[in-house]
Amino acid sequence: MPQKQESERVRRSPEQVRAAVHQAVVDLLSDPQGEELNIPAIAQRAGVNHTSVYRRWGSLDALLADTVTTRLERNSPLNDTGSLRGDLLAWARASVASIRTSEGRALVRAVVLSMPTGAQAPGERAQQFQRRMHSIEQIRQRAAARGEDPPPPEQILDQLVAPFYIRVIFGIDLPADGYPELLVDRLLGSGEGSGS
Amino acid sequence: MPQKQESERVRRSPEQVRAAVHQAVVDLLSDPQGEELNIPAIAQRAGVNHTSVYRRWGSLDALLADTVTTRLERNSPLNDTGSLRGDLLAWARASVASIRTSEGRALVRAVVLSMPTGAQAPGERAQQFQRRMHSIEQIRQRAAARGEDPPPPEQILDQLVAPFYIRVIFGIDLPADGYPELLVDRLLGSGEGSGS
DNA sequence: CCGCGGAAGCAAATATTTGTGCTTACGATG
DNA sequence: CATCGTAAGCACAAATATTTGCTTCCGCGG
Repeated sequence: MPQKQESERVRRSPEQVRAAVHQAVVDLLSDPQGEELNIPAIAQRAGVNHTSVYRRWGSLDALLADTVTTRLERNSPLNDTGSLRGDLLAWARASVASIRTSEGRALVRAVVLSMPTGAQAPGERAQQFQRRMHSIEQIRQRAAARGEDPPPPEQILDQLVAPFYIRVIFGIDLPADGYPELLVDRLLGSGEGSGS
Repeated sequence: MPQKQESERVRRSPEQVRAAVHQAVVDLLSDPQGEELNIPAIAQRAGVNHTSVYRRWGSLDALLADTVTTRLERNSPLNDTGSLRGDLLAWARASVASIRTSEGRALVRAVVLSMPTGAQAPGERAQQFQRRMHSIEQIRQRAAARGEDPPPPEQILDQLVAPFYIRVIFGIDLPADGYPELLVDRLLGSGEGSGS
């Protein structure tokens, strides 16, 4: 029998591979090195064979999208605070906390990066986007169920979501304290009575 | 001696090459094909040898940054309308008009794409960003000179600039009419008296 | 217990991108 | 008009990324 002494070739299960690769993506993206993000690098970092990555995901975009979706859907406890304002504040605070970590910033950048290339499918982009806005939509629906009158999604996008994204994209530091409160106040204060 | 009969090798001047390559970048970026954006593709599209591109720009990031800077600085007439609100409205309207064209969207995406990779240089990012915000800064200064009290740059970023960027990134259509007015109204209406 | 399908690993082939040496054209300058 | 510096083009080489064929292992149903 062939001595497998140094052939420590432990084959990991699909689940382990998936997790390891996802983690590698986030790691590489958070790393401040100017290293490029490509499949061989990811595979190496994850300790899996690059062919496995190619076969499973096919393209970097698909991998990014999958990573983002998986990670983001894992971190949305999204507890009900009892009021629209409370829920929005909780969301904004969680977002701030998230993008203060380099991993959080990496995820946001991954969202952005995974968007443009899949340009040939506008429907796909929309779908991706819907997923990102899902928590917001939930908050709106709960508010509506309570009889509150939540601002339209577009307004929440403009006044609450967009500021976070643009700061991550351009690498701008968040204002010190009270930023979530500031944004939510603006959002709820300005368009209060203005319906459609 | 090699016969150069059909060697219709017209060598274009540096300026022509520059322009052709810039145009190719924008074209490829606007094209709805899922084609990847890389230097060989750009060079081919521009009809120049790819080595010229490599030698002149060195990297895709540098090329993107150069393209963006050149194009954006060309399209900023930015005339003085006589009031802060007027200037902001003009800026917002121009932005809307710009990102209604696929070329305009391409430019914005190029801005975003050219950002992340230069991650090792936070100062470089900041500088890039400053350039993007230059017109806004001008508007603020003119307003200040008039005795008006313009909102701080951060607020303009959050309420005016960010919404445009996020819509381009996620490929969301702009609201029908009155969007510039809506954003500017929110901006000037909400934070009017609120100082720091 | 035995075979089967799925997926990971390995290795090698292929394709693509990036970089280099050299030649040649253009324009500026004397 | 001669010369020189710059930058484009070509051919080819090196480096990287992507794909493919095959083997091996794992879990599952017969």
